[in-house]
Amino acid sequence: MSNTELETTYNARNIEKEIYKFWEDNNCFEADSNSKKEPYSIVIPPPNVTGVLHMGHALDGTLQDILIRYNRMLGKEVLWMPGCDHAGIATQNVVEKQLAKEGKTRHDLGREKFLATTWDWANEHKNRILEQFKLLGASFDLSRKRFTLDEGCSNAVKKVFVDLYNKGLIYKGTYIVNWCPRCQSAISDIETNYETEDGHLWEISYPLSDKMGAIVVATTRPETMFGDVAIAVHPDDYKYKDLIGSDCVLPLTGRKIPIIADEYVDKTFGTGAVKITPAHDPNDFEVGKRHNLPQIKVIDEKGCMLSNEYVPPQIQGLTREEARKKTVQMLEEHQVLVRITPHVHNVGKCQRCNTTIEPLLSTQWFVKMEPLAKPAIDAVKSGAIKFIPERWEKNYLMWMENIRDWCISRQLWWGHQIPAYYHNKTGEMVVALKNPDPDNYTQDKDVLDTWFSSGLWPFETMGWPDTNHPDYKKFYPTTTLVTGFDIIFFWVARMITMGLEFTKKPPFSTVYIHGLIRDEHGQKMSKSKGNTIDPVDLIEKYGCDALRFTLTYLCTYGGQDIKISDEKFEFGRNFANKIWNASRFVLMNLSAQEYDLKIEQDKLSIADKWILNELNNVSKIVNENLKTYRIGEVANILYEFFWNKYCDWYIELSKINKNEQVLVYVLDSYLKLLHPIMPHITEAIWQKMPLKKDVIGILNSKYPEYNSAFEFSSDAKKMETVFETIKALRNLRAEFNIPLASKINILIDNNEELYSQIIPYLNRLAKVESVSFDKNKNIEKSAYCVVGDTRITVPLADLIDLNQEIARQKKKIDKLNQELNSIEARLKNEKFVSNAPKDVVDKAIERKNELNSEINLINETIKKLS
RNA sequence: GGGCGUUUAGCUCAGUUGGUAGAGCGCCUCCCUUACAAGGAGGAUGUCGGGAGUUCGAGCCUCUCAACGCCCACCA
Repeated sequence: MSNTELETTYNARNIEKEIYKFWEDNNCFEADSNSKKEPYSIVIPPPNVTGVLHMGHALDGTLQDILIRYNRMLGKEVLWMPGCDHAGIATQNVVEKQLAKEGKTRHDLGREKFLATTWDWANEHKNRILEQFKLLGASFDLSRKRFTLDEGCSNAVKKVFVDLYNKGLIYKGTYIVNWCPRCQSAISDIETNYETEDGHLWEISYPLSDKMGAIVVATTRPETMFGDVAIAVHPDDYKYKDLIGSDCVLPLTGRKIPIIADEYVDKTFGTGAVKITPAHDPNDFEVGKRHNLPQIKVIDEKGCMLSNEYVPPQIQGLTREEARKKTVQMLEEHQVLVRITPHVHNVGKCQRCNTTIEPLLSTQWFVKMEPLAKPAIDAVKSGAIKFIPERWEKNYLMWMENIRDWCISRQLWWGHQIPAYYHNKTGEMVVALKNPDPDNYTQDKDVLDTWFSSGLWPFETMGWPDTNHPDYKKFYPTTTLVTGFDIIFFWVARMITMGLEFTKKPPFSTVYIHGLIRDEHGQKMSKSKGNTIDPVDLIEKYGCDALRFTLTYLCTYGGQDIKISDEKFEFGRNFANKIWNASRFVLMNLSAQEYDLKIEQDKLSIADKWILNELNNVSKIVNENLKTYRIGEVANILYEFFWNKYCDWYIELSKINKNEQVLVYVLDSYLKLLHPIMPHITEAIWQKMPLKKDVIGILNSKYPEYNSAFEFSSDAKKMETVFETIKALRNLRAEFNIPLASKINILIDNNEELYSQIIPYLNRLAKVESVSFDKNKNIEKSAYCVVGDTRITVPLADLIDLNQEIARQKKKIDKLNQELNSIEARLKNEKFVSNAPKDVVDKAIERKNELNSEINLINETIKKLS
């Protein structure tokens, strides 16, 4: 096989593996921070170190790679920074599950040994997911690969923590936090998902201590009553006005608590009286602070009832669920349970393990968000950072403007240990980069929220805090951030706040938000539902380029979620196959050893001009759309051009009359245009093309742009007429069941200059035997094609049923008349003529004239037939 | 409670400043024409969710209603 020949069958996987290796072997993805070229950089949303590639990565990775490859071809110095996230809770959960299989917990191993085990696990897996990204054709710079827990990131994290602490933006305090009893850790507000659950509203009667009677409170969590420190009513609630200031008695334990007034209470809900449990409810915590009430803990970190003086002995040690049952039972026995009504309410769940969250009074570390949020709000409002699509800005701003402090400490082992040190004897706390005195100070046991380190990702990966680092200087701030809307708050918002605070620059200028991948029914894909599609399987089955193309094609500008099923990828596979075969044909039909991609204008036929004109338009629109992130549109346009223009027409025409220069030129340009989306197949074919090449791969070639020398719109329009004619003749054959084997002779009554040029095309593509331009020739028993101002007579002798032909022509006239009527109505409307833009009116007049002459021509034709 | 999205051909979805609707799949007819049957030629299919308004003109803009979905907040 010669070096310009393509294999007969397109074997995607073999080619893709070979091509990716070619790029890797030639270090094609390595960024040069000393380059003089304009920089373009993207940091990957770091996948979970223990994760495996899923469809979300496939989409996200494909889009990033498209932008990277496009900008590389625009001549920029590009860096796509790869790396993984240590994913605190998720990773620790995985390792703990492994241990559980051996009947062990992390406590059996101890912190040091557990961390060693987890590191082993992480090291073993951290290459896996990035290796899988390679299957996507990712052109990231693996020589710069980072990990959120590596030394550089750890130093960045420490510095950020210490600085924020010194600025008073990180503080330690005791507040109600979302506590996951399974993870045994605090989690942040956004890691808490709310699910509606059918519960009950229990109304409990609390006897007054000084007077007769009782006050009835409504609660969804009776088991927390042992931590009650007051009953609150609304100050204006006439029902309870007299009771404010007096005391009542907690049933079952007999503890005396006050009745207080607070605006927080909703008079219309429940009984209008609320039990206040500051240690186990965020709202009650606030009420408690306002009224200087004590905080009584009755539930522990495992979600079990404490054994203390406040909890009745029968309830001590029970789980939350058991305690609720038992409490209700005891209340019933004491006849203080007034009423039980079904009640639907929202229950907080841990994002990681779906365990019901326990709001718990706990000492944790927090980031004071408001001062940090302000510049982050301004950056988006001022346009320094733009979201695409724009609507996400509103979403982002709404969240930022109502931001609450961020609980960053986690009671885990896997992660960045908080750089706070406590004196072993005095308990004095020092927050510093290093332990001031390891003999006498012990480091805080807690680690930081995973998102704390990923929030620094755009600059911690660029050498920060060394602001003289070449990468930092060349590639920070990054250009575009590509991600799904589900992590705007978790990640994007944090990167913006941290980036602005520590580098004084927005970490990126554009945030491109795409939709989420869903299954064919629109359901989120998840392992537990069993509806996942593995991109690795798809790649094996259809090829990486097919996967990329299909995903891109389905990815709309509005960022709609993308519903997929296995079969949908046949679309991309078929397209890849088409590209392969068409290219194979072109390469087979080239005679020269080498082409220099110069076009000799005087040798161009109208067909050549037409395809160059089309290519030119496509180049223009594709560039525009790539620059404005209309990436799905790019896939649409490129598909349409190649299949419906280049293959269906130009290649067919070239079988009759070929211009090798143009054939090669268009294929070369097209492969370049498509390369960012389908990198392997375009590279593979391009490597086989006999071209004078000044770069080693298509990935380094120059992206095609609009070229005014190829503006041939009037010739292109003539060519469209030719296509119309061929289609009309084919249609006629189909309607009269004339087999291709029987040749037809035709008579053309107009536009001799144009049609005489294209007789060979009519010959081959419409199986026309001969063409005559003799207007006087009159032939009986003919069918007719009217194309614009030209009538084509097709003598059919006995093959034709005249009535059928009349009906056929009438049908056409009806259609044209319909359009004509609507245009005439418009033109008769004075308001249209005076108000509509001139070009719209002119276009309508032009179209009216066209329609009139075509209709006249058909009418004449019908007369001939009758 | 607040915000956002979706509703277009049987199915999945495009439709970029308002000018009179498209693709893929599926369906029907014909064709193994030597790049491709993962293909080629031809064909059928839509009061663009309902209603109202703005406009000469609305799938697109405004209002309203309905259904479905998502996000945020959360009343014990």
